Amino acid sequence: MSHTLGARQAQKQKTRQAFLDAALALLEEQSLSSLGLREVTRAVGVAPTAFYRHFRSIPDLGVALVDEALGSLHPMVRETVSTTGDSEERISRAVELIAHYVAAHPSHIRFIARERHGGVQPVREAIGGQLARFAEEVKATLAQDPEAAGWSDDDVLMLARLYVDQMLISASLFLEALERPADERDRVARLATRQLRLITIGRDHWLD
Amino acid sequence: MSHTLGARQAQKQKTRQAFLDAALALLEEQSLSSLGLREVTRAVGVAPTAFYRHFRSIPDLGVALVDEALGSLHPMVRETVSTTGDSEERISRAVELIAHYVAAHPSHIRFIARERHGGVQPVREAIGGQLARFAEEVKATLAQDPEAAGWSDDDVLMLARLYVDQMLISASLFLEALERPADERDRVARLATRQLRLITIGRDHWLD
DNA sequence: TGTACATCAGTGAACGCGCGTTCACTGATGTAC
DNA sequence: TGTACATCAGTGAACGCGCGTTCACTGATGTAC
Repeated sequence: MSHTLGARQAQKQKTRQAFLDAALALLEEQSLSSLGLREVTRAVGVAPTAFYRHFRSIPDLGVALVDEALGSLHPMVRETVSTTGDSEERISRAVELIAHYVAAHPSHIRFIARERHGGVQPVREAIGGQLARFAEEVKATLAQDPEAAGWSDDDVLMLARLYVDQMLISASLFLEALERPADERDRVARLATRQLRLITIGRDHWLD
Repeated sequence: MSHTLGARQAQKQKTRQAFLDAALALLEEQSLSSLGLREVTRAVGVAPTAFYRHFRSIPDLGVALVDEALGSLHPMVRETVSTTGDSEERISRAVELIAHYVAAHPSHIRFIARERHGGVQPVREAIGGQLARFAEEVKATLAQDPEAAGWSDDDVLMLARLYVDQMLISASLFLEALERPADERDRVARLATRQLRLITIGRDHWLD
């Protein structure tokens, strides 16, 4: 009656995770569309045919990576955006969230940035779907703010997309800054903060 | 003494262009890092070895494509941004420029969006360099506006980057809209216009 | 204008190599009784 | 608890194929005199 998996299931999950980890590492320096099945199995240390016990194809593995990279981010984003406090405080929390997430999971973010417009359709679509979810979540939160009184639904979504796109651009800049002196990260943080601030000022005067 | 090329040079340039065209077509459905040398020569209709008469490698060809895709855009952007007229007019001209350029050169834009964060370093760097140039050009124009009086240099560049990034995001949305009913393009244009408008409102109240 | 030689874009054969996928298999784990 | 059978994650050999790169070549174009 317990929820612990049998030894067989546990081992299978472990191998599956090893595939995801190995693929992510290999994708630091190439795109998914050039990632080889044998390349991945070699990195994991199993026979090429073992791949098919876990994934139908490389694109299929890519879609699993999208879920791993962005799935756990939804609650964090919701929490950050809905923080009570003035705009300035929300902005600095959002920038900190991005900086920390990028530092903690650089290869996941690199993968998302790379494959968002990449050459593998199902993966592009999976990322697009996740980003649309983020936009909807941000929209739902923004709609509850007093500042959004009198706004059309469409305009709130427009603003939410602006924020989400801007977050992703900043994430990508943090990523580049990771391999540079630490003060580069501060500069990125300052840039991201001022850009979010400018957008927020635009929001405050949208209905003027 | 004339500037016309000899028959040999002319033929060489023609073949080189055929390589660029064929590669761009193949890159509609894959990333540069998976594009094969033989794949390209097959599409052009020459022997595989002919490739080396024009490019050192596939990344080298990719860098040439970056120049082709973005080189001719600099004068157009400069002209559009420096148009006299009120902000609203400049915004609609900018959105029109993007819509037309994407419609006229869809595969160039797709290539840039795909490889901006792609798996081929020299190409990423070439694109990054071009985008930095766009940001500098926009910055130079913005700095001359009366609205920029009292702004720090750094803040003007911050705003310029916001505009450039936003243009690229809109270009990518126009691209997706190309394969859909025509009213989808109008929706993208309306979204892009409102986002640029909101940013511009933010600019107008930045020093409040 | 004509001739002799140089250049060089494109050829075609050859190479060794890693690829994705198939198949029948093995042996540890799971299950029914 | 013990036994007999089922499941299935991972194996290893084999396949046909396209890859990038090398090399010596051909023949049209260019140049010097």
